[in-house]
Amino acid sequence: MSSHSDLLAAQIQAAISHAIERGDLIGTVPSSIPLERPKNRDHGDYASSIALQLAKPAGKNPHEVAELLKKVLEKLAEVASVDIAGPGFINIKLNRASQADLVRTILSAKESYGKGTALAGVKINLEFISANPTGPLHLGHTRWAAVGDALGRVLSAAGADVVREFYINDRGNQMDLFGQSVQAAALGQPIPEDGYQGEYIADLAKEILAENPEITKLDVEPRLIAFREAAYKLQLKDQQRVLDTFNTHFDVWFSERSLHDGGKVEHGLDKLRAQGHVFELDGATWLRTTDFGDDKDRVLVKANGDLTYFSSDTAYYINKRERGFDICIYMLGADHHGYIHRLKATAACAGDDPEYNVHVLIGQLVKIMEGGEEVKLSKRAGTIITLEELVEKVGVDAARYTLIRYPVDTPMVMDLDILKRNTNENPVYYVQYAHARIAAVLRNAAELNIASGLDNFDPAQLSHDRENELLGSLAEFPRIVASAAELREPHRIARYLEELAGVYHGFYADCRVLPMGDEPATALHSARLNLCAATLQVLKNGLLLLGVNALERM
RNA sequence: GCGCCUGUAGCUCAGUCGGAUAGAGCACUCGCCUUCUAAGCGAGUUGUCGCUGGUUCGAUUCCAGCCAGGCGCACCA
Repeated sequence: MSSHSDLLAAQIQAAISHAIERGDLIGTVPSSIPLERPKNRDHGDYASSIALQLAKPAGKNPHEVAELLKKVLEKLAEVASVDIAGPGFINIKLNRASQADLVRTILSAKESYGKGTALAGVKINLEFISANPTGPLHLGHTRWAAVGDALGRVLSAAGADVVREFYINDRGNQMDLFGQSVQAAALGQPIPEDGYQGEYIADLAKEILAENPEITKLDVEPRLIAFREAAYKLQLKDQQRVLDTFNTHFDVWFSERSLHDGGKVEHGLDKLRAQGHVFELDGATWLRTTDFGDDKDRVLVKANGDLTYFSSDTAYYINKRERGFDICIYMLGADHHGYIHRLKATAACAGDDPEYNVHVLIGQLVKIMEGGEEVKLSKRAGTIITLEELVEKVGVDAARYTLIRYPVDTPMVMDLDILKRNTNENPVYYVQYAHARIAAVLRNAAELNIASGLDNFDPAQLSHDRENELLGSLAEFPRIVASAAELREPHRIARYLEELAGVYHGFYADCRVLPMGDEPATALHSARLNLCAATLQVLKNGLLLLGVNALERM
């Protein structure tokens, strides 16, 4: 069953097309009809500004155009009334019983309500976090851990075939430095000047020594490698463990080394050469990314023969495409925004369409407030906040939800004091509370043996303004999911859930669901119970998309 | 200098194809628990949508130029 908005849009399109055929209207049929749910309830359940847009090319007064469409819309069984307001807005009120039929749709679809097919058949590689395995995940990674995971869920809901991937930067100087640092800690030597500091280095050293006491007896070179590899293994395992507790899961952990060991970098270079954008200069090998909007060309192979990090990036991109991904989404920190041009240019150099095949999301910084003051984050001062510490302070649900509810391209401030509060100030509780509240009503109804289920559902019972408003919000969910997927903006789900929770609380205050005292249960009670069950389902589906728990009790 | 992001209520922030009186939470004032979770609901107050132009029936939204803040501009990783 298609939604009312789809139905109305189709009907308006058909009406316009007829009017043009009859010569009542001049112009073309618009491909999409603007149809919105007005903020002001007096403006009906749906409103369209289509008449204003059609008026000019038709050389007509917007009111005349609106009248034309009104006549057609009024005949629909689902439509209760049509009004023309202001400069030519068409305000449509739906037949309430027909609108209430949505409850049936939701309760039949269950967890699939909200899912769509907009991205069906599209293979998406979603890469996020991709931290060095040289330390614990910190605040910056945490934003991506929450948003990236939620985006993966949202894209899947839109029908995409999503693979979440973590690129492990396990190659290069940083890894060696990491190994040296851990070794120094193990041998009781000072940590190198530009090495890794922090307690975790000492912890790693201790663990490695406990596991393999013989390690110190190795020759200098193999010993360093042994320390590096052992520390790498432990640190990676630790990152995986922490992400697991954060409810963020990856399908693929992709090692940078595997690109090199498997000859994939050379393969990528060959492919780029074949496309004709590779050149030699000053003894180095370059990719002419300036052909496609980058501000300078990039070195692939240094004059000394070493491969650059950029060469790994390009090979990795080519590898992703060869694994069959249509769209590669990169989620990067604000300090990496300079990569956008070169990533897109790389795709173009490989013969791809950078506008379609590559999508880069830039996440702005997260500031932390505690005790009314900004917490200064500094590696040197040891005041870095790790993902694990954040979760210890505020819990997984509050941390995830807060990080997700803002668009990623805006800097955000996390106030830890607010996140610890269980009040309205903390939106995650507001939404979870609505869910728990409904769960309580349903439990009580079961105890009272009130007839529920769709066999006992009469949509005509739901005629209260609050019920109507709630139905309207529930109807929006599929649209919200679709736009969140299309725009890669999971925060829209969170904002929607807050609105839905608010609408439910309003309904709850004005519409008694269960019979009072000895009052007999009526068809109205059953209908409202079903409406509650439908709301519960949508809240649950939405929270699941965010990876936040839908609590039965609070 | 070049590039990316941001500028909306006292605070933290929503507001995708341009639409009707610009929203939410907090803060402040006042009401609502003798029956479903008051972690809730309702009412009131709060704005030069950074500035200046342009596009048009109509601009917080699109375009240009400025101002302010954040972050980047390696044969580093």
